[in-house]
Amino acid sequence: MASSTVENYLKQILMVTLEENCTKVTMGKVASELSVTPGTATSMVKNMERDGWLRYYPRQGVALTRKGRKLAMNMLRRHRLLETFLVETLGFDWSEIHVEAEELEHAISEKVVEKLDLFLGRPRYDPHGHPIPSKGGVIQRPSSRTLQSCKVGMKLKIDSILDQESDFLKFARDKKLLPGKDVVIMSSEKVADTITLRVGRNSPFSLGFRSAEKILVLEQH
Amino acid sequence: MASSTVENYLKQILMVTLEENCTKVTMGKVASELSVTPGTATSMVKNMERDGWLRYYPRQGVALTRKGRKLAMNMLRRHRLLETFLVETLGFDWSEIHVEAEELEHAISEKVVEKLDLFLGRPRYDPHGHPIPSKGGVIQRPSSRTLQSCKVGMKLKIDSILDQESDFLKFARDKKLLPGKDVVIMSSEKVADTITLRVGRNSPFSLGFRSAEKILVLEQH
DNA sequence: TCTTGGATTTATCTTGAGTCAACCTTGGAC
DNA sequence: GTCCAAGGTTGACTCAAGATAAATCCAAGA
Repeated sequence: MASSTVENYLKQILMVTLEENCTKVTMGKVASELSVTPGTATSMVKNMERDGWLRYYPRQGVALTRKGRKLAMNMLRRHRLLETFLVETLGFDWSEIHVEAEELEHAISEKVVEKLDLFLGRPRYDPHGHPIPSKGGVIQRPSSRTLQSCKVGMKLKIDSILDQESDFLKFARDKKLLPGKDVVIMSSEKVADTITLRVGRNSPFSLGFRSAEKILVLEQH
Repeated sequence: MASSTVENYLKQILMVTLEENCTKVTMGKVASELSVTPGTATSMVKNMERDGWLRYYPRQGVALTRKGRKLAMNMLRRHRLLETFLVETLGFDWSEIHVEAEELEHAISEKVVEKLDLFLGRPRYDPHGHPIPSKGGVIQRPSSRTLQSCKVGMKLKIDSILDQESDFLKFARDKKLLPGKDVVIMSSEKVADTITLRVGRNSPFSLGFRSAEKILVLEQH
C-alpha cells in the first residue's frame, strides 16, 4: 500500500511527464513540485524505487514503472472525478474544489470511485476541462497547444486550464476564459510580453505570456 | 488540528458515553474500544487532555470537554452523513458502508459536509437508524431500549442496530430486522439464552441474548 | 581546466503512535 | 483490619515516515 505522500509523488511525476511529454522527470523538478528539499526528493525516490513505483536514474531523473503509472493515473482519475462531483453534484465553485479533492482522493476506495463514476454518468472531462483517465488508466489528450504558442488571428477553442490556483481560476472565470469557449487572438506583443484576445463576443483583454502558457487551446477548422 | 487517531478516540469515547449514558469512560474501555494496550490508551489520553479534548481523572476515566464533545459529535455527523450518502446516492449496500465512511470521515472538510447535508435533504437518520447530529452537535435520542431487555408479548418498533459488523448486518437484513419495522417478542428463554421474535408478518426466528443487545427498539403505544 | 549549479550523501531530527513489563491503587472478601 | 486481584500507570524503548542541513560530488560548458 502506498502512503498518501507516495501517492502525491506519483501523481505529480505523472503530471509532469504528461505536460512536458517526456519520460524522465528531473529530481529538481520533483523536489520543487512537492515543495521539499532536493535531498528529501532523492531519498524518497529511492524508497519508491525499492517498492517498484518507478525507476531512478541517478543524476538524470525518474520514470514511472507500469505499476507506478497505473496508480498515478488512478490518482488523477480519483482527483478529477471528485472535482466533477464537487461541482456537478454538490454545487461547489470551480475555484475551490482543488484543495478538497486533494484530501479526499487519498481516502476514497476503489469501490466508491466506481460507484461515483457511474453516478456521474462516466464523465470524460472534469470541470477544468481536463480529461479523466478511464478505469484502465487510459487518458485521451487531444492535440492541444498553449495559447501563448498561437499566432494572431487564429480561431481557437479553449481546451483546459493548466493551473489550480484559486486566484487565477477566479480571474479566468470573470473573463469567461472557460473550457469550450471560442477565442480569437487579436494581437501578440513580444516586447510587452502580452497577448490580447477576445472570448466569444466579449470585449478583448490582455494576458501575460506566463499566464497564456497555462491555457491549452484547440485549433478550429 | 486533531489527527485521525485523536478523532477516532474522541468518536469512540462519545459513543460509549451515549450508549451507556454516563459521563466518565474508563481507561480499560477506551483501550479495548480502540484495540490498543492500556498503556497506550493512558498516554494518548494524557496528550489529549493537554490539547484540551478531554478531562482525565486518574484511575477513574475520561470525560470529554465541550471542545472534545463538539468535535466528536462532528465526527459522528460526518460518519452518518457519509453512510447515508453511500447508500442513498451511490447505491451501496447497507452492510458495506461502515468501512468506507470510516476512511472518508477524516478527509472530508466542513464545507463539503455542509453541502452534502444540503444535497441529501438534511436527513435526520442514517441507514442504520442512528440519529445524525445537527451541525451544532445536537443529537436526539428517543427513549429506546435494547431488545433483550423487553418482555414477551411486547409490541415494538426497531429503532436502530448497534453494530457495524458486516456479517451481522447482512443477517439482520435477511431477517428484515431493519429500522422502522414492527416486532413482537414471541418467547424468551433465559436457559437457552435465546429470544424468539417475529418481524411484521414474517416467520419467527431466534436470536441470542448477545445479539439481542445490539438491537434498539421503541415501545409501541 | 575550471567553475558552477544541480544531485547526492550522511548524519540527525521530529512526531505520532505504539509495546512491554514493572509497579501502583483500590475496593471488596474474609 | 488485611490482603489480593483487577485494573491503571509509568517509563524505557521501538518503529516508521518524512523531513532538514550541510558537506560533497559530478558533469557540462566557457
